[in-house]
Amino acid sequence: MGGGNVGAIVKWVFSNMYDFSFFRNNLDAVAERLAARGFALDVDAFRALDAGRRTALTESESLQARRKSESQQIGKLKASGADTEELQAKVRAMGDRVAELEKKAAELDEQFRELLAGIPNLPHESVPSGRSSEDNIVVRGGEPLAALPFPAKAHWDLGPELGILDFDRAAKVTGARFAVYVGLGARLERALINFMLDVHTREHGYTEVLPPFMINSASLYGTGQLPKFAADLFKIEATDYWLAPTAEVPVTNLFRDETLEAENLPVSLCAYTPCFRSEAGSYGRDVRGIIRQHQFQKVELVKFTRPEQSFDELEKLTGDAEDILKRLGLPFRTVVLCTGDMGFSSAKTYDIEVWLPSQGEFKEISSCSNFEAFQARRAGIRCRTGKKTEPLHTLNGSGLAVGRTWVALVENYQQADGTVVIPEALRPYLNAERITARGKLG
RNA sequence: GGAGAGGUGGCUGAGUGGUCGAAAGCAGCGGUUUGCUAAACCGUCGUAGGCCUUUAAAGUCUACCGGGGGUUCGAAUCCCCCCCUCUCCGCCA
Repeated sequence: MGGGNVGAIVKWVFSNMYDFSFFRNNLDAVAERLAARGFALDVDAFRALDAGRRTALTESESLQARRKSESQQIGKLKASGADTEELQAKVRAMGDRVAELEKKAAELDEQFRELLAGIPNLPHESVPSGRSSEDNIVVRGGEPLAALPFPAKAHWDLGPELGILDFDRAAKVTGARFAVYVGLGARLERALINFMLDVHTREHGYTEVLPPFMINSASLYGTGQLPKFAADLFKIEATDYWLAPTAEVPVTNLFRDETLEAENLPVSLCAYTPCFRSEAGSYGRDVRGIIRQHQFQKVELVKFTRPEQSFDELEKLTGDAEDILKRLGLPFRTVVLCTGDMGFSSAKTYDIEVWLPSQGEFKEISSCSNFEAFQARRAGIRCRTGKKTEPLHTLNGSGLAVGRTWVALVENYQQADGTVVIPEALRPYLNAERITARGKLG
C-alpha cells in the first residue's frame, strides 16, 4: 500500500473490513446482535446489494475472460502473419462493453461497501445489554467515599492558585482548550509519564515504543477512526497527515499488513504520546479545566493476541491500568460498558473511572477495549499458526490518561492549607513531597 | 528545496508489448533417504473476490508486479501524475 492515494486505501480497507461470508450466512443473527447495541442493520438492503453486486461481477468477469482469450488469439494469428483487423474490431467493441459492465459493478460495489462501512463491531456475548451509560455495570470499586474534611477545590482553581497551571497564557499562545503547565505542575506531568512507563515496562511486561505523533489516512482507516470520525481529528493542511488522536493509531498500525507468528503472541506494547482531538460536538462539556483539551498526554497499552486469548488479555490489560491508580492511592471504579455505550470498533470495553472530589463523581480515566478481529481485518494484521493464517485480535487501553491523572492527584491529595501532598510512589519521580504555591511566573 | 538511482511473490532477484501470476535461488510445507542431526533428492508453495458446491476442499474465472490515470485487440513491460525508499548537495535539531 502506498500512503498517497486515499481512494485506493478506502477501497482496499473496506474489502477487508468484515468477514463477508460470515455476514451472509448469519445475517439475521448478526442483525440481532447489532440491534442490541442500538444499530439497525437493513437486512433487505444488505441482501439486495450483495446479490446485485455479485450478479454484476459475474457478468463483467465472464466477458473479460472472453476478451482475454480472443486477445491471445490475435497474438497468435499475427505471429503467423494472418490478417486480424476484423477480430481486433470485434474485441475492441467487447472492451467497450466490459468498461460499461465494470462501471456498473463498481457502483454497486461502492454502495455495498458504504453500507458495510457504517456497521459497528459486534458486541461480545459477555457484554450487558443496555441503551446508554446508565446501563453500564460496575465490576470493581465504586464504594462511597468519605468527603474531604474541607470544601474540595477544583483543579482549575487550585492549579492557577499554586502557580502550576496557566490557562490565560495558553489561550494567547494557541486558543481555548489548551493549557500551560508550570514549575512542579509541568514536572508532575512528566513524573506521571515516567512512572507509568516504568511500571508497565518493568512489571507488566510491555515493550516501550515511541511512535510518530502524526499518522496517515491509511492508519486511521486501519483502526477505525476513518471514514466516520474525521470531524474528531486535526488534519495537517496540504498533506495526508493527521495529528494522532491516541497512540492506539500509530502503535496498532505498526504491524499493518504483516503476519505475526502465533507463538510470539501476545505482543504487548506501551507508548507515551501527546494526543490531539478537535472535540467537535462536545460544546459545553467539561469546558473548565484540563479534563477535555485539544491536546493531552497519554500512556497507551496495546496488545496483539491470538483470537482465543484476547478476552483473558483484556482482563490483564485492564488490571495493568488499574494498578497505576492503586499505586497512586487514587479511588476508582471499573465499569463494563453496555451494548449501547460501546465505541464503534469495540467488542467489549471496560472504563476505569477515577474519583474527582470537586465534582463528586467518578470520571473516565481509561478505556480498555478488545476489538477482536475488527481492526486486524481492516489493517491486515494476521497471525500464523502452522499453515493457517487468520486475523489476530487487537486490544488497547489507556494506562493512563496523564492529564486526568494529574487532575485526580491534585484534587484528591489537596490539603486544607491549599497545598498538595504527593503520594509515596511518585516522590522519586517528582523529587518533591508536596506542592506549595510558587511565585508568579514572570 | 536541488540532482540522481530505485520500488516485482515471505526474502534475494530475472523479466522492456502477447501464451507472465510472473524464471532462478533461499526460506516454508509434504515426502523419500537416514541410528539421530545435517545433507541430498522428489513434490508443493501468493492474496482477494466471483462461479460451482450443503460447508470446506477440488475445479474454474477475474483482479493484483508501489498507487492512480492513459495508449493498445492485448501492459509488470510504453506514456502522464502521485507516493515511498536510497545516494549526493543545501538547510536545520
